[in-house]
Amino acid sequence: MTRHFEIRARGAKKRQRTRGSLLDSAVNVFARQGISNAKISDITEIAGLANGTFYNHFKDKDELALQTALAIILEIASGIDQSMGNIKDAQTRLVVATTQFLTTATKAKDWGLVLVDGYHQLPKNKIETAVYLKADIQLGLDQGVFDTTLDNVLLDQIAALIMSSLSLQLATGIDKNVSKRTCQHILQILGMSTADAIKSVRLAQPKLVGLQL
Amino acid sequence: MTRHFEIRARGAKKRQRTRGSLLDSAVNVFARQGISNAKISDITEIAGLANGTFYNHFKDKDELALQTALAIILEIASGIDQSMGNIKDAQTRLVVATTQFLTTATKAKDWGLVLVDGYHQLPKNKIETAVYLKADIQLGLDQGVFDTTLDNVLLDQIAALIMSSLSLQLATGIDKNVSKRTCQHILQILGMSTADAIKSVRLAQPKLVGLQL
Amino acid sequence: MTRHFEIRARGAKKRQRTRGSLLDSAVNVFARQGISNAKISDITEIAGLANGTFYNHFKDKDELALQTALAIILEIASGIDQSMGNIKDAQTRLVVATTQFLTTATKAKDWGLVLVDGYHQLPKNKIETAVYLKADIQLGLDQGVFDTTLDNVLLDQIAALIMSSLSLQLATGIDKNVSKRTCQHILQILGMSTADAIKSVRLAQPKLVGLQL
Amino acid sequence: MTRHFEIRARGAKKRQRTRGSLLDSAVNVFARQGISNAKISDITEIAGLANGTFYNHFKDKDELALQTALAIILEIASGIDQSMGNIKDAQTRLVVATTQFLTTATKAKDWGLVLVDGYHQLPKNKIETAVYLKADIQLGLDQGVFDTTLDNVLLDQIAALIMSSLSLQLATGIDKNVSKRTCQHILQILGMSTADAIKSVRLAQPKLVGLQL
DNA sequence: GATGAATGAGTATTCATTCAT
DNA sequence: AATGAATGAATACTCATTCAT
Repeated sequence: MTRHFEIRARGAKKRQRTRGSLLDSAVNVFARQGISNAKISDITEIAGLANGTFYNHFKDKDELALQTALAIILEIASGIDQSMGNIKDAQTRLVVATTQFLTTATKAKDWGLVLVDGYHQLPKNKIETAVYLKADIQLGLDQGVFDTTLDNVLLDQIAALIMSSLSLQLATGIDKNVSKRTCQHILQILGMSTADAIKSVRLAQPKLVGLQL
Repeated sequence: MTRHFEIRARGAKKRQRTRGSLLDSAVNVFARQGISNAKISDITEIAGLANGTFYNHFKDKDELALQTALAIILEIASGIDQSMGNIKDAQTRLVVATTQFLTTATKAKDWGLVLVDGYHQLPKNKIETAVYLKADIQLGLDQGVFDTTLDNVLLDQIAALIMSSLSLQLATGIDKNVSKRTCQHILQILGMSTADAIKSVRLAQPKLVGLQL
Repeated sequence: MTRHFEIRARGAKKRQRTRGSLLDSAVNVFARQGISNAKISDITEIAGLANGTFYNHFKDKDELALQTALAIILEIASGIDQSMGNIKDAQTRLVVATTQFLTTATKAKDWGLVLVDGYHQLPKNKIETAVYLKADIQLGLDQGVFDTTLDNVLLDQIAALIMSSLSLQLATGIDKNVSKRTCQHILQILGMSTADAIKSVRLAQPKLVGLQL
Repeated sequence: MTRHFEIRARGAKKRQRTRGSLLDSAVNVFARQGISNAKISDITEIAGLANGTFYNHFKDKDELALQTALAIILEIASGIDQSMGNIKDAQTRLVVATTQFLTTATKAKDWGLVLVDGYHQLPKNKIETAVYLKADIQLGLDQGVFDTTLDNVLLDQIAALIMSSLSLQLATGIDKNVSKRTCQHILQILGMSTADAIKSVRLAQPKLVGLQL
């Protein structure tokens, strides 16, 4: 089991370390059994904690699921941020961000499974992923490479494409071409021609070399 | 409460009528409480049947949810079939079918809610909706209006757009423009330019007049 | 599955044949699942009859269990009767009867399992097996070969030895020596010396040749 | 209701005390209603505990029945052990042990009822009663007072005699003569003559004075 | 007599949550 | 803060039994 969040809390107070331990266990159990089938006692047992300890940190399973998903998204988003510091054109930013999101969430399979499972229960406005999406789409509109209306309909549709791609790759295994197709579709929805979308995806690949972990 | 499936079974044997009655109740309860919160006893009570009768017809709630979703899809698909008898060009067929699906599933709100809720548990190959999708996309490729690769990735992505649109409209109310945007996005993913996609959506509207129920 | 009781009823009225069929199914199901785990529907299903048909013949499962055990005992007892027509000395009669009971109930394994399972619920006085026991013990007392008090304590103890032997052989397989030991113990309890008991068991063997089915 | 096992756990941790309380309740309910008719909720109610508490201690009713029977046997066996410290000859040991078993299990009527009811489900090798049986029979063989083969057949047959006697006395009331007959039968099966068996039983009576509780 | 759909009382079992230690 | 025994509401599911056909 990955001890990601527990390790993150090394050096912090005990409360934070216990919390991190619960998050790690939650990721593990949610991924294996699904959020709705997960029992609090499964999670505390794997965390090596007593049953009641859970309630010192979370109100109930719903809050835990939310916090878990947010913690995962935060981690992935911070990775994306680092990759994009110097990328200027919107289409490349979108391809890089989307690819990195899909790659990370597929490789850290448990994270991906939790995200897919929790997606529909997550408050839409909390999906931090959308933050970069929205900004970069606006950037593309400003740069004149996109041709669309930036609203919730659009953001929803793009999110649906990404989550569908993630779900597929979690089921059938990582497939770089699936990620490329997904990026291409997003660019097409944003108004780029098929040829331009394909070209943009291809040109962005060198920026992703570092991902080939 | 709509007695759709019970009425369908008029004239059939008692067993079929009872089954129809359970499906109608299930739609109603699933839509109001969500599939996972629905209790068997709620469903039988609304159906005016004894608790145990449920188990003469379905193994458990999962099987009921599956059968309910399939029954809904079958109904919607048969309606779509009828609308498209004489439409020849692929892009129009896609727009009409998608619009009709969205319109029906949004107007019969309970049906839509059940589909959105149950979508992820449905065996993908059983999604009859995909049947017309696949055939019509191939038609468009043959007619030279689409430019893409017809595979599961593509079908998944289109289905994701449709379900996302349905989900949004169920939450915020029917919105003809949302449906139009959805159709446009599908055509764009299939390789049409933004301009052509918009034009195709506009040209297909007259075929949908009958839907304005 | 053995169709013993159904075949017995060949030529009789339909009611009797259906009843026989239910008895055969009951033997089969009781033997496999135990009486307390057997469901009425299991029995009717195996009999090829509808659920409700059961209640045209038996009040409930208890009555069925009783009737099934009695039918088995009747069959076995009638076989024993035939074997003993011309045997005069009490100790030989007891050995022959006991051996034949054990052999038949072990070979017809389902019968044995039902008897062992139902033994404790059976009304003691209905155990027809005891009929020959009692008479033959009295005979032995009259002949001066037994030395005991003929009462319910004695009959119970002998029945316990027989059922224990049956239970053991059903679990570990038929074992002629186990049956011989059982007969020997019965004769010892009845007051015979070890040597006489062993000799009596040995001398009775020729009478049992016909059993070596 | 006897609080035997709860009292035994005085001073132990709460978990053990609760467990003892459940065992006491189980004895009470099993004795009154029979194991198969006993409801978990009856047992917890009498124990003054919540329904769910049962499942913190036992997997299901079967496990409870087993543990209850084993606990009873352990108690009785420890009483027998104490009575026999200084008895040397095998036949007396057997008579004392058997009599004490029957007396205790008949006087503590609930214990006897549970043993008779649960006897057939008990794992044979766990029947601690057999431990003293086996050792003492071997002792008698060494002392030259018994004449038999010491194997599972023999142990089963003796156990059957004892349980049959217990069952009878539970139904008709304690009867010292029934216990004596039982002991006599056991000694006869072990190869003693009727006269010697009767004498051994008589001679052992003074050792049992302490039992007249 | 046989059928088999419907009934509904009866219970086991789960598991989130509390709280005394 | 952590513990873990106790709680008890919530419900799924079984299956003997009835009865209209």
